[in-house]
Amino acid sequence: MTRILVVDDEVPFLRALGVSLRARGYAVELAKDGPSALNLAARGHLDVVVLDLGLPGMDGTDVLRGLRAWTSVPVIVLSARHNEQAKVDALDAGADDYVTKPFGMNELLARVRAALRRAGPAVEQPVVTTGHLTIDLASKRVLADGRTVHLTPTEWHIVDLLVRHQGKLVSQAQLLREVRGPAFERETDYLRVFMAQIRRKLEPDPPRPRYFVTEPGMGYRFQAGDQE
Amino acid sequence: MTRILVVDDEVPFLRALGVSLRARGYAVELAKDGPSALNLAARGHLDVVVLDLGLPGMDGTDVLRGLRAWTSVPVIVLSARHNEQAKVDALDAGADDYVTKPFGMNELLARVRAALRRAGPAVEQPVVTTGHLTIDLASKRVLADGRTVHLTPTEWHIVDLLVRHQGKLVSQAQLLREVRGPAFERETDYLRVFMAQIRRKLEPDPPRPRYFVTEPGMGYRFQAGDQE
DNA sequence: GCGGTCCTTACGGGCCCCGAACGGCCAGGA
DNA sequence: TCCTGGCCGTTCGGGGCCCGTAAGGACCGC
Repeated sequence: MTRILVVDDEVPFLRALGVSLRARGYAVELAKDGPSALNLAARGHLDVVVLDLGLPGMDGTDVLRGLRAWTSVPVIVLSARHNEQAKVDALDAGADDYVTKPFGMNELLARVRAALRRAGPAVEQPVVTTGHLTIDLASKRVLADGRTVHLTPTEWHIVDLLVRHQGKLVSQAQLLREVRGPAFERETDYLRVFMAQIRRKLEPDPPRPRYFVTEPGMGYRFQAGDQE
Repeated sequence: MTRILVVDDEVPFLRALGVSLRARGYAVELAKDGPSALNLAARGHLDVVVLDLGLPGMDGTDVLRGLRAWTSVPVIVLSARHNEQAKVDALDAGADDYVTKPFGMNELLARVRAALRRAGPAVEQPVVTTGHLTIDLASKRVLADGRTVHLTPTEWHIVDLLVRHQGKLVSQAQLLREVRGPAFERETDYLRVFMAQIRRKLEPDPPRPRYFVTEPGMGYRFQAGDQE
Protein backbone atom coordinates (compact mmCIF):
# COMPACT_ATOMS: atom_id res chain seq x y z
CA MET A 1 0.00 0.00 0.00
CA THR A 2 1.30 3.41 -0.94
CA ARG A 3 1.72 5.61 2.12
CA ILE A 4 1.40 9.39 1.89
CA LEU A 5 2.02 11.92 4.63
CA VAL A 6 0.18 15.25 4.38
CA VAL A 7 1.34 18.18 6.51
CA ASP A 8 -0.77 21.35 6.80
CA ASP A 9 -1.95 23.50 9.66
CA GLU A 10 -5.40 24.30 8.24
CA VAL A 11 -7.43 21.39 9.48
CA PRO A 12 -10.33 21.58 6.97
CA PHE A 13 -7.88 21.67 4.13
CA LEU A 14 -5.95 18.81 5.66
CA ARG A 15 -9.08 16.69 5.98
CA ALA A 16 -10.12 17.46 2.41
CA LEU A 17 -6.75 16.32 1.11
CA GLY A 18 -6.95 13.20 3.24
CA VAL A 19 -10.36 12.29 1.87
CA SER A 20 -9.31 12.84 -1.75
CA LEU A 21 -6.16 10.79 -1.39
CA ARG A 22 -7.84 7.95 0.47
CA ALA A 23 -10.50 7.84 -2.23
CA ARG A 24 -7.66 7.08 -4.66
CA GLY A 25 -6.57 4.15 -2.56
CA TYR A 26 -3.60 5.65 -0.78
CA ALA A 27 -2.88 5.11 2.90
CA VAL A 28 -2.76 8.63 4.32
CA GLU A 29 -1.15 10.01 7.47
CA LEU A 30 -2.04 13.54 8.58
CA ALA A 31 0.03 16.00 10.59
CA LYS A 32 -0.74 19.61 11.42
CA ASP A 33 2.67 20.73 12.65
CA GLY A 34 6.34 20.12 11.99
CA PRO A 35 7.34 17.96 14.96
CA SER A 36 4.49 15.51 14.57
CA ALA A 37 5.25 15.32 10.84
CA LEU A 38 8.86 14.36 11.53
CA ASN A 39 7.67 11.93 14.14
CA LEU A 40 5.34 10.20 11.73
CA ALA A 41 8.04 10.10 9.10
CA ALA A 42 10.46 8.53 11.55
CA ARG A 43 7.87 5.94 12.43
CA GLY A 44 8.04 4.05 9.19
CA HIS A 45 8.37 4.06 5.45
CA LEU A 46 6.61 6.75 3.39
CA ASP A 47 6.23 6.92 -0.36
CA VAL A 48 5.37 10.62 -0.72
CA VAL A 49 5.18 13.65 1.55
CA VAL A 50 2.91 16.61 0.79
CA LEU A 51 4.18 19.52 2.84
CA ASP A 52 2.69 22.96 3.40
CA LEU A 53 5.39 25.56 3.94
CA GLY A 54 3.34 27.94 6.08
CA LEU A 55 3.35 26.07 9.35
CA PRO A 56 3.13 27.78 12.72
CA GLY A 57 6.08 27.21 15.00
CA MET A 58 8.49 25.03 13.09
CA ASP A 59 8.93 26.36 9.56
CA GLY A 60 8.14 24.12 6.63
CA THR A 61 11.66 24.34 5.26
CA ASP A 62 12.96 23.07 8.59
CA VAL A 63 10.69 20.06 8.27
CA LEU A 64 12.06 19.56 4.78
CA ARG A 65 15.62 19.69 6.04
CA GLY A 66 14.76 17.32 8.85
CA LEU A 67 13.47 14.82 6.33
CA ARG A 68 16.35 15.25 3.92
CA ALA A 69 18.80 14.51 6.71
CA TRP A 70 18.00 10.85 6.39
CA THR A 71 15.57 10.06 3.60
CA SER A 72 15.11 10.80 -0.07
CA VAL A 73 11.34 10.32 -0.01
CA PRO A 74 9.69 12.57 -2.64
CA VAL A 75 8.40 15.81 -1.09
CA ILE A 76 5.81 17.99 -2.80
CA VAL A 77 5.76 21.45 -1.27
CA LEU A 78 2.57 23.52 -1.08
CA SER A 79 2.72 27.25 -0.49
CA ALA A 80 0.64 30.38 -0.81
CA ARG A 81 3.77 32.33 -1.68
CA HIS A 82 4.29 32.98 -5.37
CA ASN A 83 7.62 34.64 -4.64
CA GLU A 84 10.25 33.12 -6.91
CA GLN A 85 12.97 33.09 -4.29
CA ALA A 86 10.79 31.02 -1.98
CA LYS A 87 10.41 28.42 -4.72
CA VAL A 88 14.12 28.34 -5.39
CA ASP A 89 14.90 27.97 -1.69
CA ALA A 90 12.46 25.13 -1.20
CA LEU A 91 13.61 23.27 -4.30
CA ASP A 92 17.25 23.68 -3.37
CA ALA A 93 16.48 22.53 0.15
CA GLY A 94 15.46 19.21 -1.34
CA ALA A 95 11.84 19.58 -2.42
CA ASP A 96 10.86 17.60 -5.49
CA ASP A 97 8.02 19.87 -6.55
CA TYR A 98 6.50 23.21 -5.61
CA VAL A 99 2.80 23.95 -6.05
CA THR A 100 1.33 27.36 -5.29
CA LYS A 101 -2.03 27.72 -3.61
CA PRO A 102 -4.70 27.82 -4.73
CA PHE A 103 -4.41 24.70 -6.86
CA GLY A 104 -6.74 22.09 -8.24
CA MET A 105 -7.01 18.75 -6.54
CA ASN A 106 -6.53 16.96 -9.85
CA GLU A 107 -3.27 18.76 -10.42
CA LEU A 108 -1.97 17.73 -7.02
CA LEU A 109 -3.02 14.15 -7.60
CA ALA A 110 -1.25 14.16 -10.94
CA ARG A 111 1.91 15.48 -9.29
CA VAL A 112 1.67 12.79 -6.64
CA ARG A 113 1.38 10.18 -9.38
CA ALA A 114 4.38 11.70 -11.15
CA ALA A 115 6.42 11.55 -7.95
CA LEU A 116 5.44 7.94 -7.34
CA ARG A 117 6.15 6.96 -10.92
CA ARG A 118 9.63 8.47 -10.72
CA ALA A 119 10.47 6.71 -7.49
CA GLY A 120 8.93 3.39 -8.38
CA PRO A 121 10.45 1.98 -11.53
CA ALA A 122 13.82 3.48 -10.66
CA VAL A 123 15.07 0.03 -9.84
CA GLU A 124 13.06 -2.12 -12.14
CA GLN A 125 13.97 -5.69 -11.47
CA PRO A 126 10.75 -7.39 -10.58
CA VAL A 127 11.88 -10.99 -10.34
CA VAL A 128 15.05 -12.44 -8.89
CA THR A 129 15.73 -16.14 -9.00
CA THR A 130 18.38 -18.26 -7.41
CA GLY A 131 18.77 -21.98 -7.07
CA HIS A 132 16.15 -22.26 -4.34
CA LEU A 133 14.42 -18.91 -4.29
CA THR A 134 12.19 -16.91 -6.57
CA ILE A 135 11.50 -13.39 -5.36
CA ASP A 136 8.98 -11.28 -7.22
CA LEU A 137 9.40 -7.70 -6.08
CA ALA A 138 6.43 -6.39 -8.02
CA SER A 139 3.77 -8.79 -6.76
CA LYS A 140 5.46 -9.29 -3.40
CA ARG A 141 5.59 -13.04 -3.68
CA VAL A 142 8.33 -15.39 -2.64
CA LEU A 143 8.78 -19.02 -3.58
CA ALA A 144 11.23 -21.23 -1.72
CA ASP A 145 11.79 -24.63 -3.32
CA GLY A 146 8.66 -24.09 -5.35
CA ARG A 147 6.38 -23.45 -2.39
CA THR A 148 5.02 -19.98 -1.77
CA VAL A 149 6.20 -18.55 1.52
CA HIS A 150 4.29 -15.99 3.52
CA LEU A 151 6.30 -13.02 4.75
CA THR A 152 5.04 -10.48 7.27
CA PRO A 153 5.18 -6.82 6.21
CA THR A 154 8.37 -6.10 8.11
CA GLU A 155 10.06 -9.23 6.85
CA TRP A 156 9.10 -8.30 3.33
CA HIS A 157 10.37 -4.78 3.77
CA ILE A 158 13.79 -6.06 4.74
CA VAL A 159 13.91 -8.67 1.99
CA ASP A 160 12.83 -6.07 -0.54
CA LEU A 161 15.59 -3.67 0.49
CA LEU A 162 18.28 -6.32 0.42
CA VAL A 163 17.17 -7.75 -2.90
CA ARG A 164 16.97 -4.34 -4.53
CA HIS A 165 20.58 -3.78 -3.52
CA GLN A 166 21.50 -7.31 -4.45
CA GLY A 167 25.19 -8.03 -4.17
CA LYS A 168 25.78 -4.83 -2.26
CA LEU A 169 26.30 -4.57 1.44
CA VAL A 170 23.53 -2.77 3.30
CA SER A 171 24.42 -1.44 6.73
CA GLN A 172 22.33 -2.22 9.76
CA ALA A 173 21.81 1.52 10.18
CA GLN A 174 20.34 1.86 6.72
CA LEU A 175 18.06 -1.13 7.14
CA LEU A 176 16.79 0.14 10.46
CA ARG A 177 16.33 3.64 9.11
CA GLU A 178 14.21 2.43 6.23
CA VAL A 179 12.21 -0.08 8.18
CA ARG A 180 11.69 1.60 11.54
CA GLY A 181 12.86 5.18 11.11
CA PRO A 182 16.04 7.12 11.83
CA ALA A 183 15.56 7.06 15.58
CA PHE A 184 16.24 3.32 15.65
CA GLU A 185 19.54 3.14 13.82
CA ARG A 186 21.25 1.57 16.81
CA GLU A 187 18.67 -1.07 17.67
CA THR A 188 20.46 -3.92 16.03
CA ASP A 189 18.84 -6.52 18.30
CA TYR A 190 15.69 -5.87 16.38
CA LEU A 191 17.30 -6.65 13.07
CA ARG A 192 18.84 -9.90 14.24
CA VAL A 193 15.46 -11.26 15.21
CA PHE A 194 13.99 -10.50 11.82
CA MET A 195 16.99 -11.78 9.91
CA ALA A 196 16.71 -15.04 11.83
CA GLN A 197 13.03 -15.25 10.96
CA ILE A 198 13.69 -14.50 7.29
CA ARG A 199 16.40 -17.12 7.11
CA ARG A 200 14.22 -19.66 8.83
CA LYS A 201 11.63 -19.13 6.12
CA LEU A 202 13.85 -18.75 3.06
CA GLU A 203 17.24 -20.36 3.56
CA PRO A 204 17.71 -24.03 2.71
CA ASP A 205 20.02 -24.34 5.73
CA PRO A 206 19.21 -21.47 8.11
CA PRO A 207 22.23 -21.85 10.42
CA ARG A 208 24.50 -21.57 7.38
CA PRO A 209 22.91 -18.79 5.32
CA ARG A 210 23.62 -18.86 1.63
CA TYR A 211 21.65 -15.91 0.30
CA PHE A 212 21.16 -13.55 3.24
CA VAL A 213 24.68 -13.35 4.55
CA THR A 214 25.85 -11.18 7.38
CA GLU A 215 29.06 -9.20 7.36
CA PRO A 216 29.91 -8.90 11.05
CA GLY A 217 30.04 -5.33 12.26
CA MET A 218 29.02 -3.96 8.89
CA GLY A 219 25.65 -5.14 7.70
CA TYR A 220 23.84 -7.67 5.57
CA ARG A 221 24.03 -8.66 1.94
CA PHE A 222 21.76 -10.58 -0.42
CA GLN A 223 23.71 -12.56 -2.96
CA ALA A 224 21.86 -14.39 -5.69
CA GLY A 225 24.78 -15.97 -7.49
CA ASP A 226 26.09 -19.36 -6.57
CA GLN A 227 29.66 -18.21 -6.33
CA GLU A 228 31.36 -19.04 -3.10
CA MET B 1 29.25 17.24 -18.38
CA THR B 2 25.53 17.48 -17.78
CA ARG B 3 23.58 17.61 -21.06
CA ILE B 4 20.26 19.42 -21.34
CA LEU B 5 17.92 19.51 -24.32
CA VAL B 6 15.63 22.53 -24.65
CA VAL B 7 12.68 22.39 -27.04
CA ASP B 8 10.67 25.51 -27.90
CA ASP B 9 9.43 27.08 -31.09
CA GLU B 10 9.99 30.71 -30.11
CA VAL B 11 13.58 31.22 -31.14
CA PRO B 12 14.41 34.25 -28.95
CA PHE B 13 13.08 32.45 -25.92
CA LEU B 14 15.02 29.34 -26.88
CA ARG B 15 18.23 31.30 -27.21
CA ALA B 16 17.70 33.03 -23.88
CA LEU B 17 17.26 29.68 -22.15
CA GLY B 18 20.32 28.32 -23.87
CA VAL B 19 22.46 31.23 -22.71
CA SER B 20 21.26 30.98 -19.12
CA LEU B 21 21.83 27.26 -18.92
CA ARG B 22 25.25 27.41 -20.57
CA ALA B 23 26.23 30.14 -18.13
CA ARG B 24 25.57 27.59 -15.38
CA GLY B 25 27.96 25.14 -16.96
CA TYR B 26 25.50 22.82 -18.67
CA ALA B 27 25.97 21.47 -22.16
CA VAL B 28 22.85 22.58 -24.01
CA GLU B 29 21.18 21.26 -27.15
CA LEU B 30 18.43 23.33 -28.77
CA ALA B 31 15.50 22.17 -30.87
CA LYS B 32 12.61 24.20 -32.23
CA ASP B 33 10.28 21.41 -33.28
CA GLY B 34 9.29 17.91 -32.25
CA PRO B 35 11.04 15.77 -34.84
CA SER B 36 14.42 17.43 -34.38
CA ALA B 37 13.98 17.12 -30.61
CA LEU B 38 13.42 13.39 -30.85
CA ASN B 39 16.34 13.15 -33.23
CA LEU B 40 18.67 14.90 -30.84
CA ALA B 41 17.44 12.76 -27.97
CA ALA B 42 18.11 9.59 -29.93
CA ARG B 43 21.56 10.84 -30.76
CA GLY B 44 23.05 10.48 -27.33
CA HIS B 45 22.61 10.57 -23.59
CA LEU B 46 20.64 13.45 -22.06
CA ASP B 47 20.33 14.34 -18.39
CA VAL B 48 17.30 16.63 -18.58
CA VAL B 49 14.80 17.74 -21.24
CA VAL B 50 13.00 21.08 -21.03
CA LEU B 51 9.99 20.83 -23.33
CA ASP B 52 7.53 23.49 -24.42
CA LEU B 53 4.10 22.04 -25.06
CA GLY B 54 2.96 24.60 -27.61
CA LEU B 55 4.88 23.39 -30.63
CA PRO B 56 3.65 23.83 -34.20
CA GLY B 57 3.11 20.62 -36.09
CA MET B 58 3.93 17.83 -33.74
CA ASP B 59 2.32 18.46 -30.37
CA GLY B 60 4.45 18.63 -27.25
CA THR B 61 2.69 15.70 -25.64
CA ASP B 62 3.54 13.60 -28.66
CA VAL B 63 7.19 14.48 -28.19
CA LEU B 64 6.83 13.49 -24.57
CA ARG B 65 5.31 10.15 -25.51
CA GLY B 66 8.02 9.62 -28.08
CA LEU B 67 10.64 10.11 -25.44
CA ARG B 68 8.89 7.97 -22.86
CA ALA B 69 8.72 5.10 -25.30
CA TRP B 70 12.36 4.40 -24.65
CA THR B 71 13.87 6.67 -22.04
CA SER B 72 13.12 7.81 -18.53
CA VAL B 73 15.13 11.01 -18.81
CA PRO B 74 13.59 13.75 -16.60
CA VAL B 75 11.29 16.03 -18.63
CA ILE B 76 10.25 19.48 -17.43
CA VAL B 77 7.27 20.73 -19.37
CA LEU B 78 6.71 24.43 -20.10
CA SER B 79 3.34 25.72 -21.12
CA ALA B 80 1.33 28.91 -21.41
CA ARG B 81 -1.84 26.97 -20.56
CA HIS B 82 -2.96 27.26 -16.96
CA ASN B 83 -5.79 24.82 -17.61
CA GLU B 84 -5.68 22.12 -14.97
CA GLN B 85 -6.57 19.29 -17.33
CA ALA B 86 -3.58 20.15 -19.50
CA LYS B 87 -1.30 19.81 -16.49
CA VAL B 88 -2.83 16.49 -15.51
CA ASP B 89 -2.51 15.15 -19.03
CA ALA B 90 1.11 16.17 -19.35
CA LEU B 91 2.08 14.77 -15.96
CA ASP B 92 0.27 11.52 -16.62
CA ALA B 93 1.91 11.28 -20.01
CA GLY B 94 5.22 11.06 -18.20
CA ALA B 95 6.32 14.62 -17.49
CA ASP B 96 8.30 15.10 -14.31
CA ASP B 97 7.32 18.71 -13.78
CA TYR B 98 5.02 21.32 -15.26
CA VAL B 99 5.84 25.03 -15.23
CA THR B 100 3.43 27.63 -16.53
CA LYS B 101 4.63 30.61 -18.51
CA PRO B 102 5.56 33.19 -17.63
CA PHE B 103 8.07 31.94 -15.13
CA GLY B 104 11.33 33.20 -13.64
CA MET B 105 14.57 31.86 -14.91
CA ASN B 106 15.73 31.14 -11.39
CA GLU B 107 12.71 28.96 -10.75
CA LEU B 108 13.36 26.95 -13.88
CA LEU B 109 17.00 26.54 -12.94
CA ALA B 110 15.99 25.36 -9.47
CA ARG B 111 13.61 22.82 -11.00
CA VAL B 112 16.37 21.62 -13.30
CA ARG B 113 18.63 21.18 -10.30
CA ALA B 114 15.89 19.27 -8.48
CA ALA B 115 15.41 16.96 -11.46
CA LEU B 116 19.14 16.32 -11.70
CA ARG B 117 19.43 15.71 -7.97
CA ARG B 118 16.63 13.13 -8.12
CA ALA B 119 18.21 11.29 -11.00
CA GLY B 120 21.10 10.69 -8.68
CA PRO B 121 24.59 12.04 -8.76
CA ALA B 122 26.54 10.19 -11.41
CA VAL B 123 28.10 7.42 -9.42
CA GLU B 124 31.83 7.45 -9.67
CA GLN B 125 33.96 4.49 -10.54
CA PRO B 126 33.50 2.26 -7.53
CA VAL B 127 35.38 -0.77 -8.82
CA VAL B 128 39.14 -1.07 -8.90
CA THR B 129 40.83 -4.01 -10.55
CA THR B 130 44.42 -5.12 -10.66
CA GLY B 131 46.01 -8.30 -11.84
CA HIS B 132 44.95 -10.28 -8.78
CA LEU B 133 42.48 -8.06 -6.98
CA THR B 134 39.01 -6.74 -7.63
CA ILE B 135 37.81 -4.19 -5.11
CA ASP B 136 34.21 -3.05 -5.31
CA LEU B 137 33.85 -0.02 -3.07
CA ALA B 138 30.09 0.28 -3.46
CA SER B 139 29.34 -3.35 -2.65
CA LYS B 140 32.10 -3.54 -0.06
CA ARG B 141 33.36 -6.70 -1.67
CA VAL B 142 36.86 -7.88 -2.47
CA LEU B 143 37.97 -10.69 -4.75
CA ALA B 144 41.50 -12.03 -4.69
CA ASP B 145 42.32 -14.40 -7.54
CA GLY B 146 38.62 -14.73 -8.21
CA ARG B 147 37.67 -15.79 -4.70
CA THR B 148 35.76 -13.46 -2.42
CA VAL B 149 37.73 -12.53 0.65
CA HIS B 150 36.13 -11.62 3.92
CA LEU B 151 37.40 -8.41 5.49
CA THR B 152 36.60 -7.30 9.02
CA PRO B 153 35.20 -3.76 9.48
CA THR B 154 38.54 -2.26 10.45
CA GLU B 155 40.37 -4.01 7.65
CA TRP B 156 37.78 -2.80 5.19
CA HIS B 157 37.98 0.71 6.55
CA ILE B 158 41.70 0.84 5.88
CA VAL B 159 41.45 -0.76 2.46
CA ASP B 160 38.67 1.62 1.52
CA LEU B 161 40.73 4.64 2.52
CA LEU B 162 43.82 3.50 0.67
CA VAL B 163 41.95 2.53 -2.49
CA ARG B 164 40.05 5.82 -2.60
CA HIS B 165 43.40 7.59 -2.55
CA GLN B 166 44.91 5.10 -4.93
CA GLY B 167 48.45 5.92 -6.01
CA LYS B 168 48.75 8.58 -3.33
CA LEU B 169 50.52 8.30 -0.02
CA VAL B 170 48.33 8.17 3.08
CA SER B 171 50.08 8.97 6.36
CA GLN B 172 49.81 6.71 9.36
CA ALA B 173 48.35 9.64 11.28
CA GLN B 174 45.52 10.03 8.80
CA LEU B 175 44.76 6.33 8.73
CA LEU B 176 44.70 6.13 12.50
CA ARG B 177 42.57 9.23 12.79
CA GLU B 178 39.96 7.83 10.43
CA VAL B 179 39.94 4.32 11.80
CA ARG B 180 40.40 4.73 15.53
CA GLY B 181 39.88 8.41 16.19
CA PRO B 182 42.05 11.49 16.51
CA ALA B 183 43.41 10.46 19.92
CA PHE B 184 45.33 7.53 18.46
CA GLU B 185 47.39 9.23 15.75
CA ARG B 186 50.64 8.01 17.31
CA GLU B 187 49.73 4.36 17.84
CA THR B 188 51.48 3.04 14.79
CA ASP B 189 51.89 -0.44 16.29
CA TYR B 190 48.18 -0.79 15.80
CA LEU B 191 48.40 -0.08 12.10
CA ARG B 192 51.18 -2.57 11.46
CA VAL B 193 49.04 -5.38 12.80
CA PHE B 194 46.21 -4.57 10.46
CA MET B 195 48.40 -3.99 7.45
CA ALA B 196 49.90 -7.42 8.02
CA GLN B 197 46.46 -8.93 8.22
CA ILE B 198 45.31 -7.18 5.06
CA ARG B 199 48.37 -8.29 3.15
CA ARG B 200 47.97 -11.85 4.35
CA LYS B 201 44.47 -11.83 2.91
CA LEU B 202 45.01 -9.88 -0.29
CA GLU B 203 48.63 -9.99 -1.43
CA PRO B 204 49.80 -12.83 -3.66
CA ASP B 205 53.12 -12.79 -1.78
CA PRO B 206 52.51 -11.15 1.61
CA PRO B 207 56.17 -10.72 2.64
CA ARG B 208 56.78 -8.81 -0.59
CA PRO B 209 53.73 -6.56 -0.92
CA ARG B 210 52.81 -5.52 -4.40
CA TYR B 211 49.66 -3.46 -3.90
CA PHE B 212 49.73 -2.27 -0.30
CA VAL B 213 53.21 -0.85 -0.08
CA THR B 214 54.71 0.91 2.90
CA GLU B 215 56.71 4.09 2.67
CA PRO B 216 59.02 3.90 5.70
CA GLY B 217 58.52 6.72 8.11
CA MET B 218 55.69 8.20 6.05
CA GLY B 219 52.70 5.99 5.55
CA TYR B 220 51.13 3.52 3.17
CA ARG B 221 50.09 3.56 -0.44
CA PHE B 222 47.80 1.45 -2.61
CA GLN B 223 49.05 1.04 -6.14
CA ALA B 224 47.00 -0.77 -8.77
CA GLY B 225 48.68 -3.02 -11.34
CA ASP B 226 51.75 -2.05 -13.36
CA GLN B 227 54.24 -2.13 -10.56
CA GLU B 228 57.86 -1.22 -11.29
C1' DG C 1 -10.60 -13.81 23.00
C1' DC C 2 -7.66 -15.59 19.59
C1' DG C 3 -4.18 -15.84 16.05
C1' DG C 4 -0.77 -13.21 13.87
C1' DT C 5 2.69 -9.80 14.11
C1' DC C 6 5.86 -6.82 16.38
C1' DC C 7 9.15 -6.06 19.84
C1' DT C 8 12.01 -6.99 23.93
C1' DT C 9 15.10 -9.61 26.66
C1' DA C 10 18.43 -13.07 27.88
C1' DC C 11 22.06 -16.31 26.91
C1' DG C 12 25.75 -18.96 24.74
C1' DG C 13 29.26 -18.83 21.37
C1' DG C 14 32.34 -17.14 18.00
C1' DC C 15 35.12 -13.77 16.21
C1' DC C 16 37.28 -9.18 16.23
C1' DC C 17 40.04 -5.76 18.36
C1' DC C 18 44.09 -4.66 20.48
C1' DG C 19 48.01 -4.89 23.52
C1' DA C 20 52.39 -7.05 24.11
C1' DA C 21 56.35 -9.41 22.86
C1' DC C 22 59.77 -10.99 19.56
C1' DG C 23 62.65 -11.05 15.42
C1' DG C 24 64.42 -8.84 11.06
C1' DC C 25 66.40 -5.12 8.66
C1' DC C 26 69.12 -1.04 8.32
C1' DA C 27 72.06 2.83 9.54
C1' DG C 28 75.28 4.98 12.51
C1' DG C 29 78.89 4.93 15.89
C1' DA C 30 82.48 3.09 18.95
C1' DT D 1 82.98 -6.33 14.13
C1' DC D 2 79.75 -5.66 17.52
C1' DC D 3 76.35 -2.93 19.68
C1' DT D 4 72.35 0.10 19.60
C1' DG D 5 68.19 2.24 18.43
C1' DG D 6 64.51 3.06 15.12
C1' DC D 7 61.14 1.17 12.24
C1' DC D 8 58.73 -2.57 10.54
C1' DG D 9 56.48 -7.33 10.17
C1' DT D 10 54.55 -11.22 12.56
C1' DT D 11 52.45 -14.05 16.13
C1' DC D 12 49.65 -14.98 20.14
C1' DG D 13 46.18 -14.70 23.70
C1' DG D 14 42.58 -12.55 26.36
C1' DG D 15 38.66 -9.62 26.88
C1' DG D 16 34.80 -7.87 24.94
C1' DC D 17 31.60 -7.04 21.32
C1' DC D 18 28.52 -8.81 17.97
C1' DC D 19 25.65 -12.38 16.28
C1' DG D 20 22.09 -16.15 16.22
C1' DT D 21 18.35 -18.18 18.69
C1' DA D 22 14.58 -19.06 21.74
C1' DA D 23 10.92 -17.56 24.69
C1' DG D 24 7.56 -14.50 26.16
C1' DG D 25 4.86 -10.15 26.48
C1' DA D 26 2.30 -6.27 23.99
C1' DC D 27 -0.60 -4.87 20.53
C1' DC D 28 -4.14 -5.19 16.89
C1' DG D 29 -6.94 -7.28 13.63
C1' DC D 30 -11.08 -10.39 13.04
